[in-house]
Parts: sequence; structure tokens; C-alpha cells
Amino acid sequence: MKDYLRAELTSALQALSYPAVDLIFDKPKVAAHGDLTTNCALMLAKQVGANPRQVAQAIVDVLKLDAARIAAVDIAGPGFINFRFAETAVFDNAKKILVEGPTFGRSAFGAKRKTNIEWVSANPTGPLHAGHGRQVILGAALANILEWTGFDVTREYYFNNAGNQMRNLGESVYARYRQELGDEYLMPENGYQGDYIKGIAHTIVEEFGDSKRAPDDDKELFTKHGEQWCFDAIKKTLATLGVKHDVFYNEDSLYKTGKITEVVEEFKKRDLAYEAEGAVWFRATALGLESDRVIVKSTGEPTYRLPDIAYHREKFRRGFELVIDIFGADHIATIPDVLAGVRALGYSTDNVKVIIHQMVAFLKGGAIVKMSKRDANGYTLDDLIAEVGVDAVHYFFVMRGANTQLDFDIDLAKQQSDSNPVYYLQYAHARIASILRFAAEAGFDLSDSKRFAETTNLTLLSSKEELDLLKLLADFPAALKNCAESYEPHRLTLYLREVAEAFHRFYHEHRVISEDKTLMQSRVALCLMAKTVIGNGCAVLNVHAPEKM
RNA sequence: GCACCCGUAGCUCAACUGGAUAGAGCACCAGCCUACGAAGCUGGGGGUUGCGUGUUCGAAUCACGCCGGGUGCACCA
Repeated sequence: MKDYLRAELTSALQALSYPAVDLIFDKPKVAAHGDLTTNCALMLAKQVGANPRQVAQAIVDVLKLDAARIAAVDIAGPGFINFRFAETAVFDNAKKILVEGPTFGRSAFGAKRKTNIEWVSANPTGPLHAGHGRQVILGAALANILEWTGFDVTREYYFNNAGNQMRNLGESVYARYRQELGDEYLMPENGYQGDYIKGIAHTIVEEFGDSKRAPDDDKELFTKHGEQWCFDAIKKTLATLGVKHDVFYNEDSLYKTGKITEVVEEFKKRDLAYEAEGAVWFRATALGLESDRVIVKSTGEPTYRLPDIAYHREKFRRGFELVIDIFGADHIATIPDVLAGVRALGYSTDNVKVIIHQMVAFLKGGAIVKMSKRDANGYTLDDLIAEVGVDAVHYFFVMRGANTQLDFDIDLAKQQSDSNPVYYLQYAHARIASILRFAAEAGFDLSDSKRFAETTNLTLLSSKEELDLLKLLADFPAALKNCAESYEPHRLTLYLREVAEAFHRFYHEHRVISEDKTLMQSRVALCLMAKTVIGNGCAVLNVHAPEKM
């Protein structure tokens, strides 16, 4: 419908020889204002030098709209042009929901653009903590949204199993191993304090006894055991949440294939790298940044920036046209350097979208729960899932914009689970499922929704509640597109809540099951459509849509 | 000190990217079950959108300055 109006308005503007403007259609907040509105007259008024209402009138006079699609056009307020849909168009549009069923909502908006979305990317030095949850959920939802809107999505996890952190892990496991054997042995200064380290050490004692007691410089056995345990734990948590990655990209491969030294050489060639104080520096100031940065330490080891630059370049080399990174606010400082580096290598970073999410504070018993991995009492994502459940974890983390500092009150999420927004949505779905069971008993064959659609007369749906719901349901593809355009999954939860609300209101006002079989069929169809949209929306958000609860 | 993010109802957050009367949930008050799920519905109170100046037909949204909170500012990642 928007496309139709856009085309008609564009030619109207041409006919009036008005300048072309970026046409924006909004859904008015107030229903009395119609189904769609545009502010183009307001935007044109200044350029044309006329009062906005006159401009709007001129446009409306020239517009020749198909009465089968648009029932009314009027000018309101300071110069908005409001459109009201013809009911036949609403019904035709809505039938698509039944025809498309589980794929309703999918669109070709993304035009199969090759997209890489990288997130989580926690190194295997410990289990995921609760704070990671926000990123885990955000990325999973966004990846689904992009897939539904026609992007060719690769889900990626980037990790590093070498270097300082892993050395530290190995030392920590070794220390716990010695302690387990009864030796006096101190943990390294910044060692990982979590209890899971003791668990790892314990398995090594069980397997090797005290045969690994002799200090061994590289602690490889301890590091390997630690890495394996941690990665298993991380993957298990992701699996519990139903979050899948297509590619686990090991930073180490960048070294083995020489991609790291390649970047240093290229920087040197372009005078973007120099040696000083025994280290190699990236001349970021030449690219307009605050200060130069070390990319290779005096020990010969690169800092994280260098592999990150090489990694991002590889993403482009692998053919990705859109590169999405999801980071917590604590990593924000690294982004400008990496992007500058990638640009310096000749790649445009216009197609890199970095999504930053703010930190989450978990409150329990009125106090902030500590989450540091080095803290023995770290609150893990597994702990959170165990307390509030998988669906609540998904829904709560995705229902707020990424840029808000979120307070997650665990006590509240548990205690008030009845009035939890995720249940509101799931309840609507279960309620519909229950009605449809009645309908099936009453003899309606819902097994083929496409055929069901063909034999249903939707024009019997004439009340405000029915039409409001119908229009809202038909908006689902647009809602997904809106999320994809803005990279903001939380808007989907807002939309789905509106759907559930519109359904409950309809349900309250009208009986589905009735003697009038024709009317009943129309309303059964409406229920089926609502169930389809809620079900599809839940699938995008990785939330279960229960038949009963 | 510098950079980035945020500040909206008692609390947690929206507001379709500059639009019409700033909206939901929780909490509070008052109603609604002899028919399909009351985990629901209807109504009510609650706001100087942190403060100020500016930009324009129009600002929660943009700019500048304060105030308050968060996150960074490593030869850690």
C-alpha cells in the first residue's frame, strides 16, 4: 500500500512541478486520522513558498487514487495528508496471512545482501556471565530479523584461544590443581577466581593424579583442559537458548595464514606504522584519531587491535557486503581504531554497522549482583536462565533498546512472572490455540490454511475491534522491515504486544464460536491469522509460542 | 581531565528517526466471569520529557552550555 501511494504521490508532485522529496508514510497515532499519513506537504511548503495546507490541497486535487484501495483522503492539522484504506484492500491484504502461513512476514527487502553478523565472541576463559545475555539475545534476534527480511545472513563467533588470557587461564587451573593436591601454591595475581577453575583442576587430578605436578613452563595441558571446558560451557548455554552460530572463527588462523604480518607490512608501506620504544605503532593520528596505538608489543605479540583489523578486512575479502558487530559499551573505545585501520587498507566502512549495547545491572535482594569473571561469585547466564526461564531471558533482553542502561531486577522477574510481558504474549497465543481447538471440534478443517482462506468471507468482519486487529496483523512484514532498517529488534516486541492487545480486545467484545457458521468461519480465520503472526513473531525472537499453558 | 552513551509518570521502559492530544507495563483506585482460557478486559489518578538558550510552521528527538548517571581512555581483550 505504501508503495502504491508513493508512486501516485511522486507523479502528483511531478504534475505540479514540485521538487521531489523523500516521501515518508507514518501510521497516525490517533486512529481517527486514518490508516496512513504523510507530511510531504509540510516539507514542501518552504521550498514552494506556500502555506502547507494549500500545498496539501494542490496535491490532493491532482491525485487520482484507485477507490478500490483508498477510500478517503483528507487534509488535517497543519497540512498532513491522511489516507484511509478501502475495506476490500484490507481484506485482500489480510488473506495473504493465511496463504503464506509460517512464512508470512518474510520479505525480499534485504535483496540477499551477504551479511555477516558477529556477536558473543567471548574467549573461552569462563562461562558466559549474565551480562553477556544481552548481547547473546540481541544478536540472535537481529540475525533472525535480517534473515526474515531477505538478507543472506552468516552468524559468526570470533574467538582467541592463544595469548595472555589463555596463559592466565592455564596458570589459574594449574594453581588450583596444585592446591587440590594439597600443595601450598598461590593463584596468579590476576587469576580467574571462579569455582569452575577448581572443577577443571579436579578433572585433571582424576585423570592424571599428581603426575602433572612438576611446573611446566607453557602449562599446555592445563590451558587446553581449561579451554575445552569453557568452550563446552559456552556452547551449552547458547544451545539452551537456541542460539546458533554458523562459523566459529579462530583468531589464530589469521596468524597461521600470515594475515597479521600482511597488515603490518601494508601499514608500513603506507607510512601508517612505525617502530618506537621497541614496539610497532599504528599511526592513527594520521587518520584523524586521538593518538597512535601500539599494534605489536615489544614482546613481539600483537595487541588485540591488529588481529581485529585483519579480521574485519577478511570479512570483506570473504565477500560480505554488510558487516555487523555487536559490542558491549565496555568495548566502545576499540571501534574507531579498528574502523580506521580497515579504511586505511582500502575498504569502505560504510557497510560496517557497529551496534553498541549498554551495560546491564542485575539486582537481587535490592543489591547489584557482581558479574566479574574473576569474581568467585560471578552470576552466570546459566544462573539467570535457571531463575527466570529461557523465554523470559529472550524477551527481557530484547524488549528494550540496546542503548539503554538496563536494570534487570531478578526478584521481580521471578515473583511477577504472571504479569510478565512474555506471558501476556504467550497467553494470547495459547488462548487462540484453545479457540481453534473448539473450532476444529465444530467441524472446521484448519489443516490447510490456504484452502481455508479461499472459502472464507472476511467482509463479515466489520466491527472496529475486528478491523483494527486485521490491519495490525497485515502490518507484520512492515514491522519486521522496520526492525531491520533500524537494527532495533525491540520494536518487534512492541509490535507483538500491540497484536496481543488487539486480539484480547477483539476476544472480549465478540464471540468466535456461534450458530452463524459463516460469521464463525470469518472469526476463526481472524484467530488463525492472529495465531500465525504471533507464532511467527515469537519464532523470530526465539520465544516459544505455546498451544497450552 | 578527555571521548562515547544515557536522563521521559513512583519504578522499568516506548515514542515508527523532526510531526497532530508524549504512550505501555508494574504499582495504586474503581468496575467486568451461568457461553470460546480472568495469565484477560474497561475506566481513573499520575508529566515543566534533568535545567537553560537556540534552530523552524513544529523539538522528548537537532545544536550549544550546564547538572546528574554509565562506559571507556594499556605494550589486557
